[in-house]
Amino acid sequence: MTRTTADVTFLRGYNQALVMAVGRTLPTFERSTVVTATGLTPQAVSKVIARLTADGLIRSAGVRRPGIGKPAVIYELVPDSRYAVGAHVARRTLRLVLVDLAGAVHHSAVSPLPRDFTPDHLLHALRTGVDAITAGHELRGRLTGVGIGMIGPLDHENGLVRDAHGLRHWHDVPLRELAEAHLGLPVHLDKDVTAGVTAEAWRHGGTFGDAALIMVESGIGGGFWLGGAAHRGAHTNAGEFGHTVVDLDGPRCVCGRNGCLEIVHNRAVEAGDVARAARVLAVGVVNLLQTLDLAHVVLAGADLLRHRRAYLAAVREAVHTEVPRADWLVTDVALSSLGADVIAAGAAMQVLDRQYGVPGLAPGRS
Amino acid sequence: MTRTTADVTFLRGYNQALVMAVGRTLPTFERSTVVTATGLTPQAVSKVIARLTADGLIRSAGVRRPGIGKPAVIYELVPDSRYAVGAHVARRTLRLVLVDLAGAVHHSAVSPLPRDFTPDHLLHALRTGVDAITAGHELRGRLTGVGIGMIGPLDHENGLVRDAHGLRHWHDVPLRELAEAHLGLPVHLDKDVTAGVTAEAWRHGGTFGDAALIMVESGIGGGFWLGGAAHRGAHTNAGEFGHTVVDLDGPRCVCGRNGCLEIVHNRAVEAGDVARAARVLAVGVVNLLQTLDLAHVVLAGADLLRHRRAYLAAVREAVHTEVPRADWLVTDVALSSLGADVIAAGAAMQVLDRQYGVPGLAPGRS
DNA sequence: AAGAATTTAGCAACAGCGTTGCGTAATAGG
DNA sequence: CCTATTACGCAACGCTGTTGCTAAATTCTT
Repeated sequence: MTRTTADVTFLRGYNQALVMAVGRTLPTFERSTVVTATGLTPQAVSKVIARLTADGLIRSAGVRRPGIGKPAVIYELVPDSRYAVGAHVARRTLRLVLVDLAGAVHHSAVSPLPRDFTPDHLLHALRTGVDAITAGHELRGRLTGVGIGMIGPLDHENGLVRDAHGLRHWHDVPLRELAEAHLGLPVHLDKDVTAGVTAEAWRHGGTFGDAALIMVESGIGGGFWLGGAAHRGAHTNAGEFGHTVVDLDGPRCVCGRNGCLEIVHNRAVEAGDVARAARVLAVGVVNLLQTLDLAHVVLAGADLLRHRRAYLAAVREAVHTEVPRADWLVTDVALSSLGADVIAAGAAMQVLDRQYGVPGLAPGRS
Repeated sequence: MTRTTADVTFLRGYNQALVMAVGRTLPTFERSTVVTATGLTPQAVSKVIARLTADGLIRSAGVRRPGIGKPAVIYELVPDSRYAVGAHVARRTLRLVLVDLAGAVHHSAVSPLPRDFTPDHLLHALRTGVDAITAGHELRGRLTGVGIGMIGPLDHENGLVRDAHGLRHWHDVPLRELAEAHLGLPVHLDKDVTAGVTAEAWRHGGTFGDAALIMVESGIGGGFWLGGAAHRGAHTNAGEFGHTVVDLDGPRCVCGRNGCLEIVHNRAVEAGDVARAARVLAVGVVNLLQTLDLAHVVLAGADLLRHRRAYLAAVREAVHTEVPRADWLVTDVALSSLGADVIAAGAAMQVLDRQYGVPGLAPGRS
């Protein structure tokens, strides 16, 4: 029982976040838009808008001219009122991006990491990278924090890297604490794929339904956005989608099982058969749809983007033909709108989401 | 943007539900228990307890004797203060149960349904069944409503049966409205497997983590409890877990794909090889764990319970050996505590959950 | 051109939530 | 019998969104 308790300050933050979500969803909005979208009374919306304006998060952008009656004031989000830095820590590279409140990427930089880098290596690279990426901008007080998206397994709740795959020196490293001390900023640690799906959700605002981000990049993973929040599972280990068996008699995978999606897919890639690789991935995606009934599937990852057309076509084809046809059962399949930056950008947006997103009432774990 | 708006009445209901969750989790509790469990102040807990006592939902059960200082009052849930009826609509049978606020099943009855029964058939059977099951008890005002767990596809939000598998006469039937009019009680409609997993969650109280209920009964389905709520997906179609491919070159399934978990499993059953059937199911379960990282797996369904020992052993074995071993990565595997009543009982508990459970702030669908 | 109708928007009073401060009741130990 | 300790609620408070109402700005009608 570690449910978040709800008091009036939660109320305020929640309703405020609802209005922010509208601002993120629509390029511009007026008071009545928010009223119908949220169900709040006009008076409540006025109060919220006043607070948000005072904080500089939104601003008025003229009035609506046509129509009878007193013209409505039009508002818009102020994208550059807040920023966050996102980091994508891969096996050999560190990618850093600067993201604004609207989810736009302002700056992107990749730097190499030494083979088998240590926590100290990473902390140093983070420090210099963050300094460099924020140098051009005058961000005094507008930098919300730093998000880190990383390969697992890790413990999101405690900010702990348990045992990053393929990296020695990374057993039970309290990376969040270390980075917070080293950078002097709030830090958010999560699995790469979970960060990635948060990017898509944040940029789509409050109307984003259940979704998965499928990432093919030296392995296959999946990040999930379910019920309006990232799904991490009981031990921050959700998303090992590449290690689901799709071929009972298939080749042995590094994980010890036979016929994992990842090994079957990779064999096809190694054989130069991209079309088959894409079809195999598509089978896995349809498996996900059957299990979770998703509204959105987003494709990402360097190895996938290299053959984006083939993958997109294969997945769309499978989603349309292998799931029972029905006009009410539609799933949107798309490539990530952020390309190679998804993970890093998503990590940044997790920081923004924690501060300005619609808060959940976190249930207890057991 | 159809997010639930949060006002002070939401606050009250939410915190009240938190206390109820404690009462459901523990056989008995005192004020300090609730304080530490919820994070509310002692004064707030006093107020909530006063309200709940006034409503008859909890009652004091003596005082704690030993210890220095004024003895603490001990409270307990009043199980028979509220009831709900649950219905499990299968292809040939209707199962009805009476469930109390604590999630205990008081009465269970199965009646046959005519082949290819119509909505009218079902409504009639529901009416007589509900009358019969509530006859013995004096439930004046304590009957919260009726929950219906049914095969899909259906539309939970609008209470619509879209196209129940294998049943003619069931295209776009507004069953919830019809049943509410016919029974004069609030009705809750959901997929059978989702109802089933709600049963497990409700009976475990607030401490129940991410879970799946695996049901093998003329088909294989999965119900999911994620992040403190039932996961239904974008179109109430989550849980078609039996139609995930586990054998790319496997036999053709009724759904049109090759090597679905269901067809591979059923072939093994038809061949009399229960051990293999169980192992196949176990592969599917481990796939789920890899994808969703669940804390609990609950096994249910008539066809599974017939060989419960074999299935339980196979799934436990696979969960312990096929998922990378780690002391922090533990998943509890168990048989449903309610046997053949899970679905019906879960449907009833969904009604209780809607009224007395911890409310979520439903995100919009798109 | 002037009044009516319509729409927007905020001030003021209000009910209800959890919180804080403090007094009171009930027990065990010295 | 007094003191320390623990349990617990009354009263006042700050804050939330809501309700009732008034003022402002525009178009439509006459």
